[in-house]
Amino acid sequence: MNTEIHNRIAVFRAERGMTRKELAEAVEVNPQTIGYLERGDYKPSLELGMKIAAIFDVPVEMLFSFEPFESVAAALRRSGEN
Amino acid sequence: MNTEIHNRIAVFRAERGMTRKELAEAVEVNPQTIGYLERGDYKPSLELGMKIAAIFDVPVEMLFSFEPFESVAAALRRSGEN
DNA sequence: TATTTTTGTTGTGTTAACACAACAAATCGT
DNA sequence: ACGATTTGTTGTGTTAACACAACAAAAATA
Repeated sequence: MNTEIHNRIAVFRAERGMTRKELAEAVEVNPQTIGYLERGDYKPSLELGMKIAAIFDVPVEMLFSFEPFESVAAALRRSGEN
Repeated sequence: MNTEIHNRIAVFRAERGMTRKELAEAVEVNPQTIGYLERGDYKPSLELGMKIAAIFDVPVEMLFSFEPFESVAAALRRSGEN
């Protein structure tokens, strides 16, 4: 298995004003682990992926993708917000 | 990480008339691996979970869940199909 | 500015998630 | 019934995904 997985953990975390420590506690992993995931140092288990998605109350596919996510700016532009 | 993950891989596979070998080839894993997942012998990586969901064209949450899935019979009853 | 908090880096250790193989058992097709 | 195919079980091996720790650097706060 060598497909890269892109994630928006940092974006959702920033939006909710959470530190990595808080998110780590919420999903019961080591805070370092959140850092590794955000930096793409390693890829999560399904279990962890689903837990993080549940914390943010979004579908897994909104948080993780095989394709790079478009920038938040582009998404906002497209949504008509600005 | 010790939360059980339930899956409906076998259900979706049966619905599509796929063997484990075919599904394994589609997601590029060993056929045995599909068997392990279906029997709950081990839990998939997010990468593999997402790939399988993509093959079946369903959201990850429809294929995997922390809670036991209701029986297909119950779901069909509830959907009004029978 | 000084202190506290958060994030990044490096290192060590464990083990579950995979691969592969061999064989048995169950199921399917003729 | 028999052969082919699919699934289940067992065993061995590899390594990435985690934990934890220590420390440094960066950022935030007082």
